[in-house]
Amino acid sequence: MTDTRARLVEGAFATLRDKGIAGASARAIAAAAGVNQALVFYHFGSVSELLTEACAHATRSRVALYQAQFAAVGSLPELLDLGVQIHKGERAEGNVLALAQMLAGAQSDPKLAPATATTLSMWVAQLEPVLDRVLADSPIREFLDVSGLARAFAAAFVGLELYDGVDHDGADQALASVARLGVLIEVVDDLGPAARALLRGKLRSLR
Amino acid sequence: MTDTRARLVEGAFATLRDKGIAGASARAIAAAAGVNQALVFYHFGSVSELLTEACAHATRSRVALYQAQFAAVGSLPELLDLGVQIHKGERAEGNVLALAQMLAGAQSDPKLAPATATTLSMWVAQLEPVLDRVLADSPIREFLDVSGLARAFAAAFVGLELYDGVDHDGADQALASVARLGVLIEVVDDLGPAARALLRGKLRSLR
DNA sequence: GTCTATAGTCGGATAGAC
DNA sequence: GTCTATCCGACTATAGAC
Repeated sequence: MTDTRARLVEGAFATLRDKGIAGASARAIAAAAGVNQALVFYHFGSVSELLTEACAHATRSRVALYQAQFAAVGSLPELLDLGVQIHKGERAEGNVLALAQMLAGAQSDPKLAPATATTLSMWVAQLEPVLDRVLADSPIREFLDVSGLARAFAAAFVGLELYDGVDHDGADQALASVARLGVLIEVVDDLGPAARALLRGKLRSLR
Repeated sequence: MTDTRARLVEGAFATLRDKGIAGASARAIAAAAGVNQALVFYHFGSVSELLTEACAHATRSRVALYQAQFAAVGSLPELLDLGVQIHKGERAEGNVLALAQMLAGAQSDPKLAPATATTLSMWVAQLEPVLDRVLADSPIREFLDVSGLARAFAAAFVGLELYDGVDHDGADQALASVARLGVLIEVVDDLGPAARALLRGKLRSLR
C-alpha cells in the first residue's frame, strides 16, 4: 500500500472515531491524513469506499492482536473478563466506536452495510469457537445456540460502547453486571453430578 | 403543543428513523413535516434541540404503551419474550433505531448526549423494577446487580437493532438465543430445595 | 407565526495543470 | 500521483416582508 493510501485509511478511521459518521467528510478525512482532499476520490472513488476500507483494515489488525488471548481462554468467566478487557482497550483505541458509527451510517447508506456486516462477523468468528469450547462440558450447551449467542454478545458490545458515550458510569455498571453473569453460569455448572443430571433432564424436556 | 410544533417533532422523528443522524437536517425534517424550513429555527432554535425534543416525545409515548405489559410480566422468560416482542414492534415503528441514531450522533455532538442518556434511562427505569420482581425469589438475585443488568439489556437492545440493519438473519438468531438464556435461568431456579441451597451457599462464598 | 430571500459555509466530485 | 481551482448542491441560520 502506498504511503498516501495508508495515510488516508488511517485518517478515515481517526475521523470516524473522533467525529462520527456525520462528520466523516472527504475534507475532514484528508485534513486528518494531511493530504489533499481530491486524493480521496483518486484513490478510493468515494468516501463510502474509503470508510469501508478503513473499517476492514482497523478490525483486521485489532482482531489479530487479540487472537492469542481468545485462544488462551478456558472458561466462561475468563471469556467475559477478556470481553471487559477488550471493551476497555478498544474504548481507548476507538475501534468499537468506529464500528458503531459505521453501523449507524449503514442504516441509511446501503453502500456501508456490507463492509459493516463483514466487520462485525470478524468479531463473531473470533468469539464463536471460544464460546463453543468453554461450554463444551456444560449440560446447558446443547440447549443453547452458540452461534446466536456469539452474535448477541458482539451486538451487545456495540450497544454498550454507544451507551458509554452518553453515560460512562451506567455503561461501566452494565459491563460489570454481565461479567457477574458469567460466574453464575460457572457455579451452576459446578453444582455436582446430581444437580447436573437433574438440570440436563429438565432442559431435555424443554427442547 | 401547536400544530406546527407537533408536525416538526413528528417529522424530526421520522427523518431520524429513515435517514439517520447524518441525514437529519433542518431541510429534510421540514420537508417530512410539510412545513417551511425556517420554522425549525423559529420554534426550536436549532436542529439539535428539535431532535432532543423528538426523541423524548417518541420515547414517552412508546414507554407508556408498554407499561401495562411490563407490569404483567411474572417471570424472566416472560420478560425476555416481551423484550423480543418490543424489539419486533419497535423495529417496525423505528423507535429503537432512532435512539441508536441519537446515540451515534451524541458521540460527536455533545448537545445530543443529555437527551439521549435520558431517553435510554426511561427504558432502563421500566426494565429495572420488573427485573427486580421476577428475580425476587431466586437465589441468584443477591449475587446480581439488577440495576446494572437492566442497563446492559437496554444497551444490548440498541446494539441488536443496529445489527439488524446490516444482517437481519444474524440479529434474529442473536435475539432468539438470548430468549433461550432466560429459560435456562428459570430452570436453574427450579432445580429443587437441595440444589437451591447448594447454589446459594456457593454464591455466598464468592461474594 | 409563517413566508421568501439570502448570506455564508461546507459538502462531493471533477477538470486540468504540473 | 498530486496539486489548484472550480462547479454546484445542500447546509445552518438570519433578516425582513406579510
